[in-house]
Amino acid sequence: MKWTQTLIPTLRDAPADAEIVSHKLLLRAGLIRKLAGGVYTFLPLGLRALRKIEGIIREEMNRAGAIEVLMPALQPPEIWEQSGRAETASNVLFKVKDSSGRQWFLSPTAEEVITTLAANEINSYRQLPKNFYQVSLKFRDEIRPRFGLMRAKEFIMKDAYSFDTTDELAMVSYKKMYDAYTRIFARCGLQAFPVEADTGVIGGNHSHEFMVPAETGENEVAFCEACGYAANIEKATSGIPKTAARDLGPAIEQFATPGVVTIEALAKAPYSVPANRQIKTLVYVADSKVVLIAIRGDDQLNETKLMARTGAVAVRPATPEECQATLGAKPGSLGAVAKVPADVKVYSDERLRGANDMTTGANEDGFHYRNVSLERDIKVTEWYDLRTVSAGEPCVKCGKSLKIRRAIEVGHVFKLGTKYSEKLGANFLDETGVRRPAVMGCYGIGVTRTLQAVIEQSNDKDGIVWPLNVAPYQVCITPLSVAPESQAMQLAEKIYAELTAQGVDVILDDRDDRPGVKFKDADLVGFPLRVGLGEKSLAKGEVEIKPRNGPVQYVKIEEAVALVRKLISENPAL
RNA sequence: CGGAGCGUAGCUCAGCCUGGCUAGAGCACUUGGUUUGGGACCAAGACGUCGCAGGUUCGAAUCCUGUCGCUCCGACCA
Repeated sequence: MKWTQTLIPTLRDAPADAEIVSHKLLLRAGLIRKLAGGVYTFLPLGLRALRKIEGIIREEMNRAGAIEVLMPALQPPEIWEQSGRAETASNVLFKVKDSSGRQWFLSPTAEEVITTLAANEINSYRQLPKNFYQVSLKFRDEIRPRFGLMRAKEFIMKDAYSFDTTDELAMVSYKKMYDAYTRIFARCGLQAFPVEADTGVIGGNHSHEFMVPAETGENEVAFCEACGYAANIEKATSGIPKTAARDLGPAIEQFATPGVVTIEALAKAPYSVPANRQIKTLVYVADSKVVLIAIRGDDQLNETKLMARTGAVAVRPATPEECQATLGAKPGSLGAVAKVPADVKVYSDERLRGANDMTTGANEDGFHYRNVSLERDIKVTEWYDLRTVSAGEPCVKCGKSLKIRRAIEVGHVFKLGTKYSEKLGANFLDETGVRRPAVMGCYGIGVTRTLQAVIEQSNDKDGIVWPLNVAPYQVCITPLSVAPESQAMQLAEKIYAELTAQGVDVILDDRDDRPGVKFKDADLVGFPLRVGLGEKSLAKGEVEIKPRNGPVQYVKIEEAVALVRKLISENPAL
């Protein structure tokens, strides 16, 4: 490709609405343009990089035995009603109506469609296993799109769905995808690592997310460098000890705490009850039922765990009015000891199991109880792990100190079980003639997000530093004179033709611009190799070859093409 | 949806508080010339319904009201 024939609108300044470095570089390097919030056009360069990533994904999915299909973006609500997700995924579903008033959903994912397909087309164990995948535009009614392609209203996703006859075989399919993902991200030049994950609205019981470490990521990951344990903070547990039990003291005692409504205030004189001897009582509304949550005063509730443990689809803190109505007191004086209505469940964090000599609210404004024993004084409905882990806590597996860092989620693998196959009738007859639901798994990669994650992870002060495998062009040839009769241009054309003929992705910067402009743009766009052709080196019979992230090498003119090919082949591509 | 901020040339922004003459700068763009190894220089030029609508006023980019859009924080997140 000749630079002047395509469109690479580089910008000296980043548009003011770009916040993080990858978003700025996407815009500055001329890869994308915004049409509306969370809606972008891919320009030629951005599309080429995107196609490279898609190509790697297709190769690895095919290698893993998956088969490609293409499912509709426009989906009828009925199948979502059938799966039950019309309700549970309602807040992310993009809903549209056609001119006859019929409602449609724009696909955020395709479990319903593929399971419907499987229900119709797969009848026998002889047809299994199957793993269908597609690469397609997905839609989400994002409340707040942000960071360019990271969180957009429409985006490209690779989604795959496996069908197996048994749980064990479903785990084999899962492992294949897990391994494929590891290869895909490695080939994209990404430092992505798998972490244990919550399954969320999609359901299922076994799940990993593939995370790219980045300060700008929207996820937090707890991990142990010693043993390799890693989990999304929504799922992570630690080996932190339970609250120390003391000699069972006297009966509970109410005492006045006028104006004290925070853990911190109660920890100060004259009360001086340390946070770790307090019970924090939270009132939540889980699927429109009020529940109480007891966790230690120095812990934080993990709402994802609350949903996962209780099976609730939506949870929110109760309003002060709801607290008053349920317990007769306002937040700050709440507790689970007394005056708890019989139909209100009390979930207590495991860390409090066996604790006594605790202090908690008395459900009477301005009063607390002391000498509280969880076992003796609180009617706990269920004990769950509900707290959020913090950095420095002992690893649940090896006891070493956990660390926490932010990360971008680029992929997610789930074992789904039979949730969808049962609801949508994806059954098959097994060897013995018994009708059984297929055991499913689903596997997503945010393709456009992956593209941005590559840039977020691979850049410097001058611009993008593309990994060779996903660069829009592998090589940029930069003649410093573009006059047709000049040696630089003639040689540039020759090298360009030879590399192109040998299947190298190459762009020739034939713009009649000053060298500085061309160098700056080449660095900004981030081509892995730049071949420089200028008078100085040509006079010595040399051309210069400059890796984006390394020092210039000078090479004899006739050896230039060979060196470029050698540098490209040395890339550890799989 | 709650909180905050911003909408002036393709991009970055000034002007607004304290209303006034023809609405500005840098970059980018066009033409000519000089340049030519890391975002050149000189000259000339083109580019604006000052987000939109209403109001106040002799007069509105500037003040008021409404509205739309965008960004950030929060809530939310297959």
